[in-house]
Amino acid sequence: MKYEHKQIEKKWRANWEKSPINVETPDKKPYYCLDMFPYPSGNGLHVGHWRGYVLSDVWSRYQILHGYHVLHPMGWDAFGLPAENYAIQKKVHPAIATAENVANFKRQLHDISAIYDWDKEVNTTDPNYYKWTQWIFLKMFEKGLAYEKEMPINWCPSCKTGLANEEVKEGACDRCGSTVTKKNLRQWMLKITAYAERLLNDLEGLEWPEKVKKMQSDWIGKSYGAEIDFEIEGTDKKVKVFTTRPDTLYGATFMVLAPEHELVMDIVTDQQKVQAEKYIFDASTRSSVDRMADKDKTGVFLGRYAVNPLNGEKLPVWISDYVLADYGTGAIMCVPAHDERDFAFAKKFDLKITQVISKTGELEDLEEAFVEEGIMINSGTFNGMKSSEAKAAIPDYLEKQGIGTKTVNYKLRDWVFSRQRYWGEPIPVVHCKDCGVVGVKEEELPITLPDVESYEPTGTGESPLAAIDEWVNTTCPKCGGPAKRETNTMPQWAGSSWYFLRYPNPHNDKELISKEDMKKWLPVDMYVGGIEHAVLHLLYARFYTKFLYDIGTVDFEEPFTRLFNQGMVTKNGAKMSKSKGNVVSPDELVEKYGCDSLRMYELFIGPPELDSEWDDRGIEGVYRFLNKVWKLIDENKEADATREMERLRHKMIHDITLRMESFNLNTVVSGFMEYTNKFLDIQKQAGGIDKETIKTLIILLAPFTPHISEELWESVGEAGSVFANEWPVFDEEKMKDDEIEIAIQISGKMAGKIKVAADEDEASVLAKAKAAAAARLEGKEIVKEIYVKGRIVNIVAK
RNA sequence: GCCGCUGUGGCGGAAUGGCAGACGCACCUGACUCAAAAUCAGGCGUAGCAAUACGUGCCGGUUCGAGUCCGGCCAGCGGUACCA
Repeated sequence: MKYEHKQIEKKWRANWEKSPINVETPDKKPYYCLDMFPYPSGNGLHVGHWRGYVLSDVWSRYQILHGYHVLHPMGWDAFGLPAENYAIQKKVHPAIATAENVANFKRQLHDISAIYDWDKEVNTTDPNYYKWTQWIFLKMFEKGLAYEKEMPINWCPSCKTGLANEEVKEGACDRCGSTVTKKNLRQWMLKITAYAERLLNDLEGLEWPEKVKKMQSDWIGKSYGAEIDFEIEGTDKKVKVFTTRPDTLYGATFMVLAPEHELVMDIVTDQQKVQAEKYIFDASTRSSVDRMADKDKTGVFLGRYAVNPLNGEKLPVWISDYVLADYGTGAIMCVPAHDERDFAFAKKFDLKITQVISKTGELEDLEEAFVEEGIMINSGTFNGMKSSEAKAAIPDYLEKQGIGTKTVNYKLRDWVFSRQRYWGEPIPVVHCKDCGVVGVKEEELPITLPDVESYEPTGTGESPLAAIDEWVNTTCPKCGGPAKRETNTMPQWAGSSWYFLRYPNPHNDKELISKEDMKKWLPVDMYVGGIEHAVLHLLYARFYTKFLYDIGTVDFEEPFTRLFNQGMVTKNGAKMSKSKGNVVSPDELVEKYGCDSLRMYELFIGPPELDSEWDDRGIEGVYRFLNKVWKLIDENKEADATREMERLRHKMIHDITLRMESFNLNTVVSGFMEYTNKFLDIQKQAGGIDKETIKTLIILLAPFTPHISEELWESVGEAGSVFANEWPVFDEEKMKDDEIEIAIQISGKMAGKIKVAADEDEASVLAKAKAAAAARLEGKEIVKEIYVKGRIVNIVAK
């Protein structure tokens, strides 16, 4: 009989439908294996999407064979710009386009034959889902973690909306690539900075790729230093600066404030006022890209002097856009001798440079800033001290004198959370003339998204919702008076920051998640997805989880115990995309070779964590392999298990299991090929393979190629599903061979091989090796003999 | 600039410090066929008829032995970027 993949796959899909293989029984432990849910785009799935989905499904099925009941759900991150932009173009409600895309995605996902439980599907645009997205916001609002602020934010002129810092990559909008500008807007913010320390510390215990942990920790950006107050001469103002180099305080020769610093206009002298105002205006209109790209220093002197609290020296006060308003205190003390940027500024404006740290302990000629550690000079009582010690000693002194404090600083900023777009969750608050901003009552949730005539973003900082008077005008939940609804919507990240909590009970209308389901399933055991969310979704989800822990909704602080980032599938060296025209669709491949072949090839293509280049011809090899397996079993005449077969069987289980556990899935597949080739040889010579080995091979293959495995399981006369089995176990003793091959080296160079008994003693092995290599040892003196048991002999000879 | 990852045949890639190139693709030869496809048998790093020599980005080191460990470079990719 031939391997008919179409028939087989159809048959087993129908069978699984009737009798599912992943069912709950009292003896099974729960395992939660999660995929990053997709945005249902109109383009459909390509073979790159398959990779992650196949990987998580193979892992899920592997857990089933280990006796777990697995939660392996799928859903839709369906709010977002593509559907909205499509709506603007075609005048179709985004909900309609989204529903069509979801249907198409589901059809394509069906082809993977993953064990998704569609009863647990979630969709972030479903009011019964976003009710809880809004509920979380209300709770954050109650706790003061969601707040309104007017400030200059990242603004994408093309998407016409504000962006979070995490959404700006190299000065451009992460979504559309347009250059991001600054815009002063009233914004909803989430106080993620309140969790900076916990977000940083808890990374340690996670089984995540080190790379992702590093990226998050860099993004949070903790640094230690001091805040120091400087009095401004001729005014009653003090300016606080943050520095990580308090050891250089004696070398401060000027001070720079960010143009946006709140005290600039209080400090500036009348004489310098016009110039300063012009500079501030210019800085406000420069895009962040310009500000970044242009390293040339600019600035304006404010006409005043600050007083160095340690030595009373007068420091001219400047403004310059190289100082960032939203990091530290927005003002710095400048030590040109020991900071490259300050050095450049001092050179440009001819400011004093005082060296206070020296390599030798003597004053040196500085041609550039000296940023290393050294000996303190020009620093009063601290002279002669190591700068590394002064780093602690000077802040101690400042604290004692009451002019400074030791502090830590983070690069992480609060999360700009409002979007001026239509297709997102309405922010559930109202603005009341008398009561101010008031959260809606919990029982009013969800605040559903109304229909609008135009989805077009206004670009004014208001969302299209602002145009719907009958929706905007409401009553205040507190005083009952007239009030207006908030018209900004939430970012796409809102729905994805907690969706993993909803899967266990998507239809629960009483609470976000029941205590019982939460304790049973969460946190997620294995999370599979792309690296692109390293500091976006994954950071936000951790923040949400910590908040929900604080208010008692969940009893764990980290949502994802283990994370795996699968590599991209590339074609012609580039990520697959419609615009590049290099998209490979799985549809024809499934048709021609079957789901099992495509699943297996997705894993065979390369190490799962690395990017891999797609080759259409490669799948042929896997298809041939499955045909070989089919033939091996279909034409087998059952034989008794020989000692050699038993040895091979245990070694196969050993190899496959170890590679599985270390996630070397590409070598698992090559292992299958290797052993199958061996079995075919033995079959040819001996006439048949024993049944135990056949059954073992079928079970090991099952997570990868479930359809053919079920069919073969049935064909060898076994009842029930192959997934009702336990993953086979190996016995180290039975893997051992009587005779082993030893490689011989002479002075580290290969010089043949010999066969010896497995338990042969060293002297005997060495004697045999020398005999075998006698010709090449002739006339040489043996200096040293090394025997590594069971592996190699090295004879060092001169 | 700083941080991280990756460099192995024509290609994708294997190798607990111990036989470099497993497994697969492509290619070559042969069998089967009227022929082709499929399948089967064999070959396939470079040079050489061969014995053999040389080969894991480059230079050096440790070691009986290095793709693997250490030091110094180079290239590609990713993150970050005036963060004081």
